[in-house]
Amino acid sequence: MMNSPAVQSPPAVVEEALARLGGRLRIARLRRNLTAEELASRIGLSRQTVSAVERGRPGVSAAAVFGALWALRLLDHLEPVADPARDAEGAALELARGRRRARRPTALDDDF
Amino acid sequence: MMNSPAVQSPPAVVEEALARLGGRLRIARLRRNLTAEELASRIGLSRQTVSAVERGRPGVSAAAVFGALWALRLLDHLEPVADPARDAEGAALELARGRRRARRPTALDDDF
DNA sequence: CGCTAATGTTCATTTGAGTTATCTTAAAGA
DNA sequence: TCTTTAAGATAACTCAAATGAACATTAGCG
Repeated sequence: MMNSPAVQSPPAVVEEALARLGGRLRIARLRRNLTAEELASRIGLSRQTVSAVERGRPGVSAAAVFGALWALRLLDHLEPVADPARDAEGAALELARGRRRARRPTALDDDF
Repeated sequence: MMNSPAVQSPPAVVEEALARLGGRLRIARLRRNLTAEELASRIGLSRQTVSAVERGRPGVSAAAVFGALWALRLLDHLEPVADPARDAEGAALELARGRRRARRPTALDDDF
């Protein structure tokens, strides 16, 4: 958040993902016949923060979004997300095994 | 964020989910041989915010987490999350179709 | 239709998320 | 081993996320 362009105006794809998840959370809440205030009190947040989550506002805390998923019993949907086992691209790109830190290729000072 | 207990100290399950996702993002980054600073600049955040995301700090913005997924080309992992089609419990609980607002059972004023 | 409650919206206030900068620590590479 | 540099830690600062309160709107239900 704050004076961070990435939080103020994220890439369109990120904004869309946030909005889509928010809309789905709203649907899930209505299906369960919960008011925004009821859901908010379950999570421990205010009514308008829940509304912000459902609107997909980029600045809301991750805890608010995860908390909403939790209160709606949807938290297990996150289980496969970014799972290394499913990260095909990562596995393919993994050249050096067991790296614990990234390392810029040293300029290899070709003294020319 | 802020003086909200749900953001400061979320339920254990939520904290775990945040920490797990953060750890996985870290793995994905290292596999791609990216430094925290490189990833940060791709997202448009600072090095220490990326670190906070990877640590699973509950207060980080949803945009930061989603941005990290996006920069690592993992954003599509979120697609099935909270999908109404997969929300079995929601479908089962859905009594009124097409509700746009939740409704408390009216007090039914039993005037006694 | 008409009442009621759920949601939207605005405002002032508080506080912590995110920033840059600096120093320290430790892992990777030559 | 020795150098380089990624990453952890801290500090001071800025500003918006989250809050409660108050009011306007609108969808559900009797």
